[in-house]
Amino acid sequence: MVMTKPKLEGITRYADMLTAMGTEPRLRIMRLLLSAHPDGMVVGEVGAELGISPSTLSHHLEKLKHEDLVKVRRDGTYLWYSANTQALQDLVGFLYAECCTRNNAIEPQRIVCCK
Amino acid sequence: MVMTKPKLEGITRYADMLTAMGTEPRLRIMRLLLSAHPDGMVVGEVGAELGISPSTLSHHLEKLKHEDLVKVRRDGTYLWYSANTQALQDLVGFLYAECCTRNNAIEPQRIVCCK
DNA sequence: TCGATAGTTCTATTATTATGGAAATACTGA
DNA sequence: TCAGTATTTCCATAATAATAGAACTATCGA
Repeated sequence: MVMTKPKLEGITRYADMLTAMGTEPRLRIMRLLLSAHPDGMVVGEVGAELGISPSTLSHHLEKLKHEDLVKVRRDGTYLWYSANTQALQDLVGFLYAECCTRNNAIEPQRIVCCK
Repeated sequence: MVMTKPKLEGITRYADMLTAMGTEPRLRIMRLLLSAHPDGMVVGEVGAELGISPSTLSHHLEKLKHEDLVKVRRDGTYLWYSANTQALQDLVGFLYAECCTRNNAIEPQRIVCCK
């Protein structure tokens, strides 16, 4: 019997995702990975671009991976990290729903179009 | 000369907003306030609803207020807290832009409609 | 097999955060 | 002015997170 990943459901999961992105280095990492989507980027390049030490960067990536916000694949000695768009979609969708759909606190078009 | 609030700009501000909401109690608080929007709720009612002690709740509200995610108004001995939709709009708009507009990593309609 | 490069994990330190009891403050109504 | 209710602030403690040097692991090419 295959044990499925005990993916936390509901509000706790979203809270964890928010914290994972709620740090300047990690938010920058996500932005960078999104800008390189869908290929993603090699760890060293991320570190060079953002000026983060290898060890620290690895911890940040680990945290993002733990919340399923990024995916990794290996290519030789390189690890390519990329944004997990499904998770981001869940998160943004959750926030959108809370603000716009469930409670009508914000009008959709204030987010979607006309910057 | 009036000193305007030194509102942090750019990515740091969004990172701070994300952390502010990135805790289960605070995310619940925001949800509750959104569900009571635009009136908001009195502190005691929030605490009763979520089972948070007055002191702890006050700290959480302070943090949300510090990131401008909530507004307060006094009515007699009561303080009414409400969601600051402008700030939420900024935040969700930022995420939406990063994911959907700037990088086309997610298709808008996956967030906006057809759940 | 060895050496080089990429990245992680180990270990430690420092800083930040969450929590809540107790004391203080704010306001109202008598 | 006082008593009572609402909420915050003070204070302390425990828990978690960020950072990074050094040691380790993984992979490749010679």
